[in-house]
Formats: sequence, structure tokens, C-alpha cells
Amino acid sequence: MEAPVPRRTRIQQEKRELILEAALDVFSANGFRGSTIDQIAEAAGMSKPNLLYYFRRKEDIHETLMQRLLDTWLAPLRELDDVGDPITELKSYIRRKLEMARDYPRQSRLFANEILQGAPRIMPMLEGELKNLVDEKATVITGWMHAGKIAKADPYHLIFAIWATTQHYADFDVQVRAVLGPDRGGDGRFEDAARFLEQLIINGLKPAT
Amino acid sequence: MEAPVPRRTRIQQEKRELILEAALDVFSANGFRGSTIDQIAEAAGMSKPNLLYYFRRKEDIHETLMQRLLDTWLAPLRELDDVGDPITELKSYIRRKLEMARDYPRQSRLFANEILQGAPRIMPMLEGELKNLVDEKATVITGWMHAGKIAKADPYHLIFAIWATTQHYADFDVQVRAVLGPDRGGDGRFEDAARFLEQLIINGLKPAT
DNA sequence: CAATTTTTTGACCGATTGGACAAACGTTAG
DNA sequence: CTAACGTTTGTCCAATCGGTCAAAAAATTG
Repeated sequence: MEAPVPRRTRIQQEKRELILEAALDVFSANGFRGSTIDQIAEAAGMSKPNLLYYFRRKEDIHETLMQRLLDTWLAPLRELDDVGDPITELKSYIRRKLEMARDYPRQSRLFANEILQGAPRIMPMLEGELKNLVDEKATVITGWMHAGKIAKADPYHLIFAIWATTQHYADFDVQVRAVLGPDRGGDGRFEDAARFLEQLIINGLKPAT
Repeated sequence: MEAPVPRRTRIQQEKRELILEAALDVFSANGFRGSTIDQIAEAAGMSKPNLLYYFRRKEDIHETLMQRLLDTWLAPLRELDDVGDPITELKSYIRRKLEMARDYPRQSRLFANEILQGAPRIMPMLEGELKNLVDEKATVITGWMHAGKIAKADPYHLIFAIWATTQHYADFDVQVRAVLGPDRGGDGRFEDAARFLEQLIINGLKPAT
């Protein structure tokens, strides 16, 4: 019996990483169907048959990419801590998500593309891993509300709102930049967004005294 | 010299509408490159050459769709009224946008797809028509802030936040439904979202007394 | 009715696509 | 050196794609 994922030599490891990096570029910019193996191969600096030596099918590349994505993508929410101060916790969750939109826009767009197409390849993960995590954190947030630390509101829609507003700066980047114009559309837009979102959400969740 | 857009007979009008309706289905679900003329033709109940008799190129269908989209898409923001009560105005803007996400999810996804791919076909509209409208409404909102009607905050990022949170329920629908589960993921989710978003944004913009 | 115009279709075309394959090349261990 | 193994590539293939075209069918006009 052989190991299910051989990947023996060091050169295989490296080339696979190279391909995944190139594929992230191509897939996030053109979607799965809009991307060709040739494009990925060229971006990775190798021939198409050579690429297919490391990943036998186009889908295999995408699948590997999506599996890694989910882990890093949910990391910020995982860190939301039960015992911390609610306001501080929410603030740093927003900040972490915004940093991910700034530093990993390709991953954000890859994810957005997948969901937009109806999540054909990761639906099980959404209904399993993702739902479980959100359920757990929603309970934490509800606890804060019952303790009077923050105003009462639907914790699920709160999480949706944080996802939507932060990922917006990666997924809709060209629109954000077009609207802000050349002056305000520069690097400062993430700082402005962070300030705005913290104010909005923290103020919006201030407990009625 | 002939008219630039003949479209003479009534049957041509009807068939073109039929095609556009089918294309909206297909494009919004698969993106531009992910959609084929055959798919659209089949969804419209006609043969491919017949479809190409009404639209000579695949791009022409998409372009027509995008042109119509922008108008209806910006209508809610256009209605944001200078002289109205700020809180009421913002509330009904949120509600209108959320209704569009509920009633026209295909249009929302078509738009999201286009922006995600870098807006190759509508960039001029973003930098022109869209930017002008947002600039105008941002001035209105800033006026409200200076008048002390709502708290001071960046009006552009406020508009982005409303766009992001409302469109999220169309663009990321499958994720929302997966997370909420079969119980809460039903038709009530838009009412819940409306309640939550109004509370969040209106509370978040309450002027410091 | 017949003549004309509009609509529809089957057959076809060149380009692109995902992928297969065997041969060539490179590397390493004996 | 040489045999074995890992890597790379040129060539090829079947399927699919967007789009053409001529001719049939249907509708319109006189």
C-alpha cells in the first residue's frame, strides 16, 4: 500500500508551491472556468505538460487551493475570544479581517468567485466546518449581549456584516478605487475603512444604558 | 444612412428580451467566460444560430445587460433625498437596497462578477456616472453630519458599508443559507437582516450628544 | 395568389481547451 | 560508466467554443 499523497522529493514540493502561487493569481483574476492551464503554466514559468505532471487535472489545483484557503480564511474568527473584553475583541476581529483583505486580496477574490458560482466545490465545508464555527462564535456573542456588554442584536447577521464590509475592500477593490478617485484611493483607504468600521460597529453595538 | 439600432419588428423586440432574460440567468450563475452561447440559446428555447441572428456576438448580449443594470442598480441611491430626515432617508435606502438583493439577486451577481474580474467592460461607468453620483450623495451626507443630525463619519465608507452588507445577501446567498441552516435560512432572513442593519447603522450614526 | 422579406436551422469552420503520451533530458546511486 | 528514476517537453487528440453561411421555413406585403 502506498501513501495517499506521495510528493516525495523536495523539488516536487517546491514546484507544487510554485504552481499553486501562479494558479492563485490566475484563478482569482479570471475565475475557474475563465482560467486556462496554459495561463497558469506560463505564470509558473513551465510548460503545460510539465504542470500536468505535478497536478493531473486543472480541478486538482483549484481543490488544493480551496482547501488551504478555508483554514487561513477562518483563522481570524477562530481567535475571537470568549473571555476577552467584547469591544476589544470585536475591534481586533474587524482589524484582522481588514488586514486580510489588504494583504491577501487574491484569496478573498478566489473565495468570492467560488461562492458566487454557488460554492459547487466547498458546499460541504460551508455546511460543516464553517457553520459550526459560526454557531460557536454566535453563542459567545450572545453571551456578551446577555451580560449587557454590548447591545442585543442578531449575532449571525453581525458576523455577516463584518465579513461583507471587510471583504468588500478586496472583492470590489476596483470599484472602491474608482469611486474614491486617485487622491483618496491610495494606500490610506484601508486605514480610513478601519476607522470607519470600528466606529460604526462599536457605536452601533453600544449597550442602551 | 441607416438607423444605428434598427430593431424594427415587434417579434425582434420580444426575442431580444427573451434572450436577455435567459442570458441574465446564465451569466449571473457562471460569469461571462464561464457561459456559452449554447447555454443561453437553450435557456431561451432557440438554436444558437437563431440567437446569433438577434445578437451578433456574445459580448453584445453582455454589454446590453450591463448597460441596463447600472441604471436600475443606482436608482436607490439616486432617491436619497437631501431635504428628507437623515435617519429616515438612510433607513429607507438600506431597505431598498436589501429589497433589490432579495428581488434581483441575479442582477447583483452579474454586477459582482463583473467587478470581481476587474470591471473590464464598465470601468468608464464606474469612474464617471457612478463616481459622480456617489460624490454628490456624499456631499449630502456630509451636510447632515455638519448639521449635527448624524454622527461624523466618512460618507464614502458609509456608502460602501451599505452596499457591501446589503449585496452580501444576494452575492453570498449560498453561504448565508448554509450558515443559518434550514431553520433560519428561510424567507425570514431578509427581514432579520433589515432589522439588524437598520439597528447597526442608525445606532452607529447616532450623533454624540 | 406570388413576391419579398424576415426568421430559423443544419452543417460547417478555425481556434482554443483540457488532457494523454512517448520520447528526450537530467540526476543520482551503484 | 551505466542503470534506474525523476523531470521536462513536443506532439498529438477529442471536445468544446464562438461564429459563419447558405438554404429552408415562416411571415409579411402587394
